[in-house]
Amino acid sequence: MPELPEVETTVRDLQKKVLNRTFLDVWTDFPKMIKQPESFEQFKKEIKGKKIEKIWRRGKNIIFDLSGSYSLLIHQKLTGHLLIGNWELEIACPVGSRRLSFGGKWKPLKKGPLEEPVNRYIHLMFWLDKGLMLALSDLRKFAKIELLNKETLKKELSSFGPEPLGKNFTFEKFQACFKDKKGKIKQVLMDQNVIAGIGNIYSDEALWRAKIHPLKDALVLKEKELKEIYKAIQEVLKKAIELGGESISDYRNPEGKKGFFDKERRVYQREGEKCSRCATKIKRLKIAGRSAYFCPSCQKGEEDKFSSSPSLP
DNA sequence: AATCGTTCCTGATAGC
DNA sequence: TGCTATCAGGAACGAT
Repeated sequence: MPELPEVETTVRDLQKKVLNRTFLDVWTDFPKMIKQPESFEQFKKEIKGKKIEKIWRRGKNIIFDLSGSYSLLIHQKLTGHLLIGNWELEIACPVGSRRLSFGGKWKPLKKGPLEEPVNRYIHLMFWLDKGLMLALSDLRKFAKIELLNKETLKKELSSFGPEPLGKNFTFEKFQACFKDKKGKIKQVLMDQNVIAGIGNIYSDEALWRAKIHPLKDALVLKEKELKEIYKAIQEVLKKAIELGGESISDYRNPEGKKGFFDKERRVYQREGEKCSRCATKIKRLKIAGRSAYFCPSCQKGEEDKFSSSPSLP
């Protein structure tokens, strides 16, 4: 699942490899992923000949500013990957085929993890100049692409909360994010309009680091607790970027390589394992339809209210 | 106006 | 063995 650190890793890689490249052509077998403009033909017409002038990130969104008045907005959602290849692949990816070899070899279509050279999940392919290709693979087909003029883009991004690693993102600004924000802290942290870029993994990891129970009401958090969360978010996101993101699920960078955040992952998808701080078994619960992993001992909180026996007179 | 449930999609896994 | 049912997951959208 790409969240801020994975998207950042992807963006940095893209900046190195496809900045200043020009789109020559595009292919898809799933036009539905392109939300704007409405027809793929229109999309193709607009993007052909446009140069990638800037590559940046806002929350979990990747943005290519193009020559002319458009920007390309890409959201990878759960299983999207932007992958870079080269023109050898043009032969390997004839229009209409679901097969593509990133190792330069043909293989029959079959099931398999992403490490295999065959990636049958590529649903969008760009041909760039200088012999490069940029593919979007997406197992779940939830990824979203939009070609927007700069003003519409600005509007779309305007509701997002601040960047947690932004230069002037002070504690006071963080604190302000929570003003009048009802709901459990876990939910609030994942709300892109409160703070941008945090999803299921890093909300769990940050709350574990801050020793805050995910079910705790955001409104009742004391300044001291908020400070802990603020610190934890920045630390865990920075660490994850340093390590190239997490790959517990299927995230890969544009070269198809895994990230190494796994060695820092303390609670997410570790139900039943021992907490690395106190050896208590990690628990999982559902919050607003999402899994939340936490240590019931380190992260004391709401459920104690209900589980403790009432005191007798 | 906020908040809840549903939807998109497919692979993995559980249950029979 | 092979089938079907259930679930995960971000965010847009519809419903209340």
